[in-house]
Amino acid sequence: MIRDKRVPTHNTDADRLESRIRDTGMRMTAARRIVADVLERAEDHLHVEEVLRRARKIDPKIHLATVYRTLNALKEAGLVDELDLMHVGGGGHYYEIRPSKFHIHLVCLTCGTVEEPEGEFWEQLGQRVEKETGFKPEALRMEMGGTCRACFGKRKNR
Amino acid sequence: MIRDKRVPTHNTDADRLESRIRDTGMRMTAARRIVADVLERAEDHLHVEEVLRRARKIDPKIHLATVYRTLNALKEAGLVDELDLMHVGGGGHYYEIRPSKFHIHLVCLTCGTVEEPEGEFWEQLGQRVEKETGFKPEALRMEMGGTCRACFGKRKNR
DNA sequence: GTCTTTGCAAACCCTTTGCATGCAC
DNA sequence: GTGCATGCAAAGGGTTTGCAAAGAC
Repeated sequence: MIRDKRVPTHNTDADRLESRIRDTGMRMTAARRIVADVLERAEDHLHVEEVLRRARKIDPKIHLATVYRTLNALKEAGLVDELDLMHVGGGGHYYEIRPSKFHIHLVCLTCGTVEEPEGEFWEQLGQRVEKETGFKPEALRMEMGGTCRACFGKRKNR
Repeated sequence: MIRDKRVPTHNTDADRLESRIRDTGMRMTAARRIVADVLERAEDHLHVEEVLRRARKIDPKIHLATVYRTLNALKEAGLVDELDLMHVGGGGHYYEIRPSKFHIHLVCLTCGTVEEPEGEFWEQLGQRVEKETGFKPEALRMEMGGTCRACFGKRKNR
């Protein structure tokens, strides 16, 4: 598992994943509601097995293949992002609700904590890229591996 | 395959991957020399099968497992980067010599072209992150999916 | 000579797929 | 009722591993 500093998103009802799924024309099934619920409640980045584990707490007969299919559908609809977080913890992927077009993760290679910075600088990145290169970004994924403030502090004190 | 705009790196002898491998204490074997050579000559991002194909042109008995082991060793030594390029073209990974600490790819989701921007703005990114968040970046990987200038032009003309 | 690396094949893990059944619309 | 979604099991693709032989230092 990956420890995480992500703040749970306080969505308005209109924003809730379930209605956004309906908006795309996808059928709303029990399984999808459960997976959406798991993602929505998650305060961390989940790999597929973890999504399954949490989904099964609600409905034990949910199948791994369904989780994959749902996650892929949501990914294609642009509602969820698939990350690999600098391959911390193996080859699998991690999933989270896409908070915006841009997706920035600072992964501490020492303790595994994942931080998601916010602010003007980050929000301007897309526009800057477009201005400088002519490339029109639709999705940005930035993963930075390094040392978080806490681990860097500890290292200095040794 | 992924089309690519990357300019081949003109390394000085001291920079050559082979000597950098030696510097890490790894044994220099025929297989590693060949893989290093392939990576060094590459003007594009290579997936494992492509590294193998090119390596076998030089020595046909090189084995896929050796390529994986070599690539992983180089990755751990920090000499090579593993990318997934927004999962264009499937689940596999792509490899390239790490040109610097920071690694930025603009992947066109329409035509698959990969562009690597350069310039002051990008080089400052790491310092900015450190200043704003206290996180000390060691490796940055940014992958941006979107539409390249050429495809955007074509789209408008439809 | 010692310890690492290779080739080979088999195992492994993550993910996808085919099919009959079940369910949303 | 029609067509998409699910559970299940089996296959698929990418990657890793155990072992004996070969090679680097």
